[in-house]
Parts: sequence; C-alpha cells; structure tokens
Amino acid sequence: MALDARKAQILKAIVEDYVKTGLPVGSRAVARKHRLGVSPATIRNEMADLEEMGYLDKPHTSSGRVPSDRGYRVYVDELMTDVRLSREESAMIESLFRSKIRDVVSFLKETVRALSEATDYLAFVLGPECETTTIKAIYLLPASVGRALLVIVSDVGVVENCLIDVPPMSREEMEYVNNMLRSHLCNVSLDQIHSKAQALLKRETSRYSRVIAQITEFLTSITEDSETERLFMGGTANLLNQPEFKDVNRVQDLLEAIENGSLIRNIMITQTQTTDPAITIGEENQVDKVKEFSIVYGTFRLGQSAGRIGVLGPKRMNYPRAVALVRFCEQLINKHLTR
Amino acid sequence: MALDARKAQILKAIVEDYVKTGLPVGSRAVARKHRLGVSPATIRNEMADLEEMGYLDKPHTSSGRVPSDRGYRVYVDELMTDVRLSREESAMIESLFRSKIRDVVSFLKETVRALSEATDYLAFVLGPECETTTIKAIYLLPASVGRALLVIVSDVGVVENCLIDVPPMSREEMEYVNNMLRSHLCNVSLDQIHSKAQALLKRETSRYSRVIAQITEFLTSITEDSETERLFMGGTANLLNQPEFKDVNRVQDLLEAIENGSLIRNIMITQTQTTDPAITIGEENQVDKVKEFSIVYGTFRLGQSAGRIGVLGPKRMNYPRAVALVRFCEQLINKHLTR
DNA sequence: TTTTAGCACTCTTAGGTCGTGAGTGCTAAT
DNA sequence: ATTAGCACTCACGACCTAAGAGTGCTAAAA
Repeated sequence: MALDARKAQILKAIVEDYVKTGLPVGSRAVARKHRLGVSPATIRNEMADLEEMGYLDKPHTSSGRVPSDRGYRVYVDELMTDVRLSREESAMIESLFRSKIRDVVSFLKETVRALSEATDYLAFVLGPECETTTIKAIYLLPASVGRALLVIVSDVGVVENCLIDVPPMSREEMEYVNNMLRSHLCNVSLDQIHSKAQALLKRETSRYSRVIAQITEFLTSITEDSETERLFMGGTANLLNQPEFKDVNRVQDLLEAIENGSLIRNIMITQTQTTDPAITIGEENQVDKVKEFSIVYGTFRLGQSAGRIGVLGPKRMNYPRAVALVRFCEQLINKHLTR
Repeated sequence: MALDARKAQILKAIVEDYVKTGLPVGSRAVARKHRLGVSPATIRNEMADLEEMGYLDKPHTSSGRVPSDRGYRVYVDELMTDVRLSREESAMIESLFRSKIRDVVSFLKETVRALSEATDYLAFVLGPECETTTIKAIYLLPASVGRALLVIVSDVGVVENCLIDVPPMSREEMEYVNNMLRSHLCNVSLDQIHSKAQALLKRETSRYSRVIAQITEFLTSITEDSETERLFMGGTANLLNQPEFKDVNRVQDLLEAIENGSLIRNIMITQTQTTDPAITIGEENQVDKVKEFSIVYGTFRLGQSAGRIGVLGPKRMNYPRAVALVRFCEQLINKHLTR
C-alpha cells in the first residue's frame, strides 16, 4: 500500500502543479514538466492507481486529477521538502515591525499582519490562555474627579485597564486601597481571581466596598471576554483571491464566522496538535465551515502559557511555504517576547 | 426645473422600490403599487422627463429605470420621510451592550457591532482626533524587574499604555520621575506632546535620560499610530449581501482598503459635513473605491474633540433607516460617554 | 512484464442561435 | 393632458454545436 518511488514523485508533482495553477493536472503536463523519462500513458496508469488508493480525485470523468484530502495529507507528511525563507524575505518581515514592540497586543497584531501579507492567506493569532496567567501588578490611580483608573499587568506583559467611578478619596485612602489590592491579588492567577476578589469584597465592608465591587466585576469580565478579545486576524481579503470563491455566498458564511471569531472553537477542538506547525486539511477540520480549507498553525510560549499563530487558506495551499512562515513567526514571537 | 408634486411622488416611488428589490423598476410597477390614479403611459412620460433631468438612469434601452446619483440626492434631501426606530429595536440595540461601558474603546466597538447588525451594512467608528485631546494623568509604575508600565489617560477617557525597560529604581526615584512627568506633561494636548517631551528630554541629563527617551518615543508613536488605531469596523461581511457584488473582484479591492483603514481618508476629505447625519452618495465620494457606495455618518462629541460614526453601504441603501440608526448611535455615545 | 503508441470516447467550455417577456417610445384617439 | 395600442429593443435562459483537453483501453513494442 505504501507508495513506490515513482508514485510518490508523481503525486508530489501533481500536488505542486495544482497548487501553482489551480487547474486539474493531466498526464501530459506531469510527463513534460517533471521529465520522469516515461510517457504520458505510463503516468496515466500510475494516476489511475493513485486515484484508486484515494490520493487523487477527478472533478469529472475526463479531465486531469486533483489531490484529495488524503493526497494532501501524504504530501505534507512524507513528500514535501522544507523550504527556507530567503534572507531578504525574513529580513523584510522582521523589519515590518521594527519599533513596534510597545506592548504585547500590538506586537501580536503586527505579526499577524506580516504573516498574512507574506502568505496571502488569512492569518490569525490566538493570545495565551488567560486562565494560567497571573497578575503581576495591580494599581488604582486617580484619573479625574470622581474617576479612577484600574490597571493590571499580567506576567506575560498584557495590560488591561478600566475606568471606574470612585468617591472622593484622599491620597492616603487611595494608598490603602492599593495596598489591599496588591496584597490580595498580586500573583494570583486569573482563574482564581474571581473567588479571591469575592472574598475580598465580603471581608471589606468599609466605604470602599462599592469600589471593590466594581473592581471585582471588571476582573471577572476580563476572563469572560478574553475568549474573543485575544484573537486577532489579518488578511481577510486574501481569501477572496482564491479561485474556490467563484461564488460569493460561500465567502459570506465564512467571513461572518471569522469576524465573530467562532474560528477559535475550531482550533480548540482540533487541538490534537502533534507536529509543531500542525496542519489540518479540509475534512480533517472539525468545524463545518472550514472543511474546504486548510489550517497551518503553531504554538508559541509566553510566560507559562501558550498561544497559537497560524494561517487559514485553501486546501490548495503552498504548504511548505506556509509551514516555513508560521514557524518563522513563532520564533519571532518567542524571541521578542520572552524576557 | 423643480419637481412638481407628481414627479416627486414618482421619483420617490422608484427609489423606494429599487431599494427594496434591487431590480430596475418599470412604469407598470409604479402605477400599480402606488396607485397614483394615472396609467402606466403617463408614468412613462414623467419617467422620461425625470431621466432627462438626470434623476434616473436606464441600465439598457428597454428596461425599467434606476435612480441616478442625483436622483438619490434629491431623494435624501427633499423626498424621504424620516422613520422612527421601533421601541423594541432601540431597546434591542441598547441592550446589546448593557454592562460593557468598561472603557471607551470597547464601548465604541460594541456600538459599531450593534450598528452593523441593525443596518446590515458595514459600520465604522472613528475615535476622536487625538490632536486636540489632552493628557489628564500620566504614571510610570513598576511592572516587573527591569520593566515599568507607562500609562496615560486622556481627557476623553482613552487609556494608552506601554511597557518600557528601566534600570533598577528605588521607590523615591520612581516617585521623582513621576512628579517630573506629571508636572511637565499633564494637561498638555497631544499635538504639543512631542515638543514638550523633547524639551524635557534635553533638560534631563540625569540617569533617567534613557527612560525619558523611551517615554518620549512612545508618546510620539501614539499620535502617529492613532490614525489607524482609532478606527473600528464591523459587519464587513454584510457588504457581500449586496447584489452589486455578483463578481468577487470588486469586493476584494474594497475589503483590502477597508482592512487597512484607508477608508478614513475618504471621510477626512469629504468632510464638508453640513447636515448632521451627512450623506455622501456614489460619485460624491472622493475616494475611488467607494464611488459605488454611499456613506451615512454623523458626529459625536467626546470631551472637546469629535469622532465620527456611520455606515457604508450600497447606493441602493435604505437611507431613512440608516439615518435613524446613525443618529440613534450618536445619541447613545453622547449619552453614555459624556460625563 | 512493463511501457508505449494509437484511438475512440467523455465531458467541459465557449460561442452562437432563438424565443420569451418585460418594458419602452411613439402615435393616434379620447 | 391623458391613455390605449403597437412595434421595437434588449437581457436572459434554453438549447445546440464545435473545439480541446484528457482519459481508458487495447494492442504492439521493449
């Protein structure tokens, strides 16, 4: 059942031709372009075999072959050869966000933009799960009359803030509240924050209880919202390049799903990530709407939790290049944010 | 040249029919649905007049009429009747972001989402021009070893922050820097911030100069980035609903322009805003890519500067409804953020 | 036994023709 | 000034045809 050398070569040629042109590829083309030293007729026989094995499909009885999902699978698993990014290209990407490392969020956004531009696919980054991140610093600061700014910094350098109403407070009172927050909430992980804050709220029946209540509410909302808040995407328009979008209606569905971020779920479910840049092809994806696409994504570490970065493109994707670029971005993030 | 009552009635009927169906409307349809008590033949004569006056177009010699840009213009200026949102609808929108007023940015994002869902067009909001906003509070806070968090709060409640590298500092030193920042930069407007910070940097030759330099850089970058950073959009996918997107290529261009935010420019240029919800129709737009669309946008005040909120949709837009919804959102913002 | 040449066959695609129907403009009658 | 009638135009869909690409099979060659 394993592929002999020639079948492998042919399958590889077909995948790569199809990726390049988007047209079903015929025996002539394979024989000519890849000079295997055999005639089209021989290729045809091999192609018939490959089809029977389930690696190729025919759009209709009498036209060239197209890789099936399984065909792509063996291609990415066994056939494809890694590419290295050219020096110029990696330099180009890196320069895209020279002095942009201000904060984690904008850094991730820039990375996603660079990735989408380099690949011409939809790129996404999923920030680190916040459950495992811990609060490193928490401050309540006077912002204007009757309002204070609550700022928290997580161990991975993500900053959240919100404005809350406060009664007039003296400097000492503010100091007192700050000490209280610091002593109770610093080094607490976000999944414990709710109960910790509740406890604090119960204990504190002083005149600050309303302030504490607002703070508690905010802290809780962070974990709730983070699902959507930590997903960034770029290059949505690139999807429309793909010839598989001859009809608009398909795009619509997908775009909506993308916009409201239900794409996340997909990755969460399909998370049997084995190889580093994980690749899921067509029907392998759990979510219906992306069953016509492929996803290449990898993991980066940020503090003690992990995030994901990847691209979503047509099954007819340039996998070697996508893998190289995703991997490059992973490294970029690890390099710049780990310290 | 002014429209007599019947011509007005007919033009109005045609616009509204066309908005509803998207199909060129013929004399029969006008006569039947709007029971003007005249025969199709009469309507035809009037339609011929309206066409000559430039208010109607014919897609081809022998099919119904379609409003021209000028036709839409007189419709929105003189013909259309204001609609009121139903009680349920306004309540629905308002409830969409009940407890979401944490911070200005997420509030604006929610508003845009609500607006895009209610209209089924692309909605956008352009935050207040930052040039005129002033810094109300500025803090440098210890975040972790070797890093500090710089936080600034503007008068309109927008919070910006960034992490910077700092040498080890005692509490007193930190206090000193904070005092310096506060005394020099508080109540300074963002368009002066660069020079002020530079001056501060020149004067301060102490060991903090590197810290100050980083701060200066960040403050400058805020004004530079804000062009893109203060634009939020929602409902991109809605554009694909429009039948004018039978072919995908058109979408592509527009989506790209939308994604990278060059849509801003349009509004900046077309800013001869006279009526409150301003309406620009088709060719009236300065930017080529939106010459096939219409924009309805209004202004909201935030502190002493202003922001814009609006929708972008097909020329064949439900203008009365769009106007009502944009106006409603303006009020919503003014109500919730003015205090 | 494997490869190749040859050939009939299939199926898509583009172009062309034709009939239908919606809607017009014009003319003559009301 | 309005209307009925009528010939005319044009987009659209159905149907057909020819061309071209590619296949599968068979029989000959290596």
